Amino acid sequence: MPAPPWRKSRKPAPPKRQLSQELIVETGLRILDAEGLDALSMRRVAQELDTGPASLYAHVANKEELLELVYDQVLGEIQLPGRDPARWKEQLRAYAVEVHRVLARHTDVARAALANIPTGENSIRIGEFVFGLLIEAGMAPRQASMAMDRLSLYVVGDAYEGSVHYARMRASGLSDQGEYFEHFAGQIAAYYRELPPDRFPMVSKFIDELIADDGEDRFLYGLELLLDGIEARMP
Amino acid sequence: MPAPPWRKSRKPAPPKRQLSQELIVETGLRILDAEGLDALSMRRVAQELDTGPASLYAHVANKEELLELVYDQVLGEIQLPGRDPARWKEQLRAYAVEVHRVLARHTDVARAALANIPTGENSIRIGEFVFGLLIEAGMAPRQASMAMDRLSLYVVGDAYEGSVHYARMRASGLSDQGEYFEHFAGQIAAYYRELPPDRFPMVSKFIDELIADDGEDRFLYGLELLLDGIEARMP
DNA sequence: GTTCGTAACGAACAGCGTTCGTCGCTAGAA
DNA sequence: TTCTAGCGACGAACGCTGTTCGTTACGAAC
Repeated sequence: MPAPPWRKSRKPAPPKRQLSQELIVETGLRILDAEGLDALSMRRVAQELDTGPASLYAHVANKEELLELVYDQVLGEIQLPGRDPARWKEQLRAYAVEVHRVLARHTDVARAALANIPTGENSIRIGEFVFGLLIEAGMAPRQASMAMDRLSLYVVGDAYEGSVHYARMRASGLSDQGEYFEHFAGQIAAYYRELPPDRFPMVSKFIDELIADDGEDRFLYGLELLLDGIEARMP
Repeated sequence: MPAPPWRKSRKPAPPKRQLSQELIVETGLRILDAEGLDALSMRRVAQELDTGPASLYAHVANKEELLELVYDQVLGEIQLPGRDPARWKEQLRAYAVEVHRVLARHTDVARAALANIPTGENSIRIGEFVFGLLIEAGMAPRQASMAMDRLSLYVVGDAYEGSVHYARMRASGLSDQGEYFEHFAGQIAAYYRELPPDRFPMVSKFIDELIADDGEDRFLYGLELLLDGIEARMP
């Protein structure tokens, strides 16, 4: 039975939590995790909260700010040990792996991360750790600043690449990571095999080696390159 | 004066070139250069070509493919010398700087690049150069593959970051790079100065050093880290 | 009991990528 | 020369997007 239109329908005790920035960020992160960045729209968040998109703008300036907040929320999961400058290399490696792992766990938050200049609370907390560690290990401030910056660019960049692959996997209908890798590597290999060997002898010759590695090995290899480079600059 | 509607307006010698993939890619790149990635839409390209958006889809599968093509077009500008394995480090450095320069010149093509798995002709050409150089310098194929991959991730990642800043500069109305840097660095510095020094002593203490460097120095510093790391792995 | 500030929100705007169905031209067959 | 098949071009539309405007409804303060 429809209510008579002249009778204002009194709301039937809305059980929804009151809107707040925290709730919005929480919801955004949940959507990101479950369906990826492409599914994270203002309308989608609003819908999840049983309201219209306009309501969000009282708590969040725009989508960009929402993404920053979601990103900082994720960074909050990163656990940092006490600094031990004597073991700076170990600690930096463990830190990078931890960040990489946290970013990978949250589908493609990295895609939102690389576009932001981090100013959230957790960014600073992490910066203090890495920068402090390098300083205490004896590095000059400007070098420490650059080393930190390069390291984080590398970690986030690699995670970004990973999330692009993840999005493709999603789009191609597959849901298993190994299956996707096989499918993808197979396509690339087939493409490489079609190349004229006289123009591209090296690529043609080492197809298997060019395809071989999965993401984790590559990430660790590059990380070691950077850490060794930093070590060479330590006093 | 509007023409009478019953009189079919014969087209007044349309001076437009016939549609083709090449023309579309060309136009896309022009828009990208002039107004950035955000302005590069299918509709915008079509408009530039005096047609509707649907017409493009006969020559280009979708926007993603268009971006790949535009990216490969840009890579075509990269000049590569003959390989000289004895000078691999020099050549790799020069190569990285060249790629960085070309990407930077085309506003924010890097933003489109990092999202793509490169399979265009020019990608392969460049891959053959870098990979071949490392092999000929004595590296094992799998290591060479990873080193190449990490190097290109770094270069593109840094260019990506740069283009994000460029987009912000654009959005903030400024048009001079130095002016933007000053404005931006000032804001960050002010924000850092507000931080509680007891929680973030290192960041608070070295604000100037954390802000100081512009993009080019940082890029070269990280590049040298990677190259040194690679050198340490050369036989 | 009235007023006021403000969170909430419905509706709309301008733009997006993409698809469908149709139109008009051209090249080959009859 | 006429007919037809194929195909590039494209107008219109669909279902999205982020964001803004103007109004509503409600709780607190006076």
